[in-house]
Amino acid sequence: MAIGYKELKADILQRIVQGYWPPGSLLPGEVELAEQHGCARATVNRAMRELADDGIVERRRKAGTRVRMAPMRQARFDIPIIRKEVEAIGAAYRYALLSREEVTAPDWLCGRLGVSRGESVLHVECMHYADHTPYQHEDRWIDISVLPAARTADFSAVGPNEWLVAAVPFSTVEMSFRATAADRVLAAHLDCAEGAPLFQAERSTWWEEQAITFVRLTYREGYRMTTRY
Amino acid sequence: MAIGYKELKADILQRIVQGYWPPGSLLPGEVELAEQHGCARATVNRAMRELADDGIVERRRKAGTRVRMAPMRQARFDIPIIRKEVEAIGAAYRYALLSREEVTAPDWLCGRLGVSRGESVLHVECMHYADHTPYQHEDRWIDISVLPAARTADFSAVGPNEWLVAAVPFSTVEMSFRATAADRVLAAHLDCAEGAPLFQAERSTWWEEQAITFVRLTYREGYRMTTRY
DNA sequence: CTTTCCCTTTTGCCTAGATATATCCGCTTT
DNA sequence: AAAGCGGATATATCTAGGCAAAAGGGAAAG
Repeated sequence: MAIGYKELKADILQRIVQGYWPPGSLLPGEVELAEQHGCARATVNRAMRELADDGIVERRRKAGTRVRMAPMRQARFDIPIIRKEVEAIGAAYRYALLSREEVTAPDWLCGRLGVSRGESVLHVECMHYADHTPYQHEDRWIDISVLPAARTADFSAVGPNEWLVAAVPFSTVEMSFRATAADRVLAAHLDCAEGAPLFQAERSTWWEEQAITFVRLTYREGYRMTTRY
Repeated sequence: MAIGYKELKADILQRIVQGYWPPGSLLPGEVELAEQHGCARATVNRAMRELADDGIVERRRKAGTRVRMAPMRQARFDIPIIRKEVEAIGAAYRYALLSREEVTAPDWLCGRLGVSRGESVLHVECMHYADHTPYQHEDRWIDISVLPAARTADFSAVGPNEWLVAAVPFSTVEMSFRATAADRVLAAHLDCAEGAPLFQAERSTWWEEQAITFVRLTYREGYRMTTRY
């Protein structure tokens, strides 16, 4: 009679899916479910907690557990390491540094990163290729005052992305995606027509309230970001 | 001396972040950590499991727990209910049905949904507005043979999205994002120039191996999808 | 009728101990 | 040298019981 939390979770999910417990309805309490299934309450708790994490149900002390009305399903994307992504499609990864210069932060960047005007930042531009065809253009800005080590880093062999991952293991991130038109520079780098629609990701990274870096990643024409759940 | 799993998780994360346990290094075993912190092994397990779920560490039986080399960061998006998203920015939500017709599935759709050629599908086009400015164009295809109820559904008041959420509780979903250029039709609906770069989301939904619906959502020019973690 | 306060329910979290499972690693065999 | 076999070990999960904390629902007070 006793079952594991995975089976229990699947059981409950099945019943929700099949309409036995319709959206908005109240599920039995943990004690009752534990008795019904002949297992410990902790096991039920684990199953229910995961269902809550998955956004299937909603739990509140005293109020109990109920099926979510609007399954505001969350999509989980793995932000891939570019090298891995390229190698996954069976292509050879190649990296090239385009430019690297220390400049005063442009105005638009100050707003994004929260650095003060006139601050000096490191601007790095590079390209990522899959089998010599352009795959992604990387336009990165690093706050040197927060991360002085970047000044001495050499980005000619290792991309700033991988360098930063090693130097700054964890942080707060804001990421956004949009469509943009290729300007003359991007068109040249990504080998597409000027004005072509391109998929673009922007990411700001903070470390304890301190902005570290802002990066704009522009993908080759026709790129798709896909997820399944 | 005893602490909760949240504090413990934060403690460990802090030490990883500060370089005490660099990427790739092996963490102490659960028993040892439990002794050090004066708590039960289950508490350590919970903390470590969540760190693993967050992609910070990697755990393997017998091999132990080690800090991930390349933190394959996951971004979690809430796929928003369009109505909520519009209302969240303080605008009035408005919906309009553009067309609704039963047609034989075009070839490109057969591949996407896995329906056989010549099958009849329901094609619905509609628009979502925020304060009378175009917000999103919805181009939806529904397999009638799987979901015959759709044939009698009236989409003039309630959008197919909300109708489907109520009719089909849960399912498998594949979702992808890309940039596209506005064609004549989209340009007219979204009030932008032909050729303008537009952010587009495509979603296929299955129910127990049966394809139900495919939808292409095209956002207004300049739309950004943002997440923070 | 409304507001405040308390009781009870339900989930959240913890302990201590035990079994199950995967798998690394060294030893033996071929 | 390659392949196979076990033992040892670290994580995965379960049990049974208990205390903590949030919050619904009413009773009591105004």
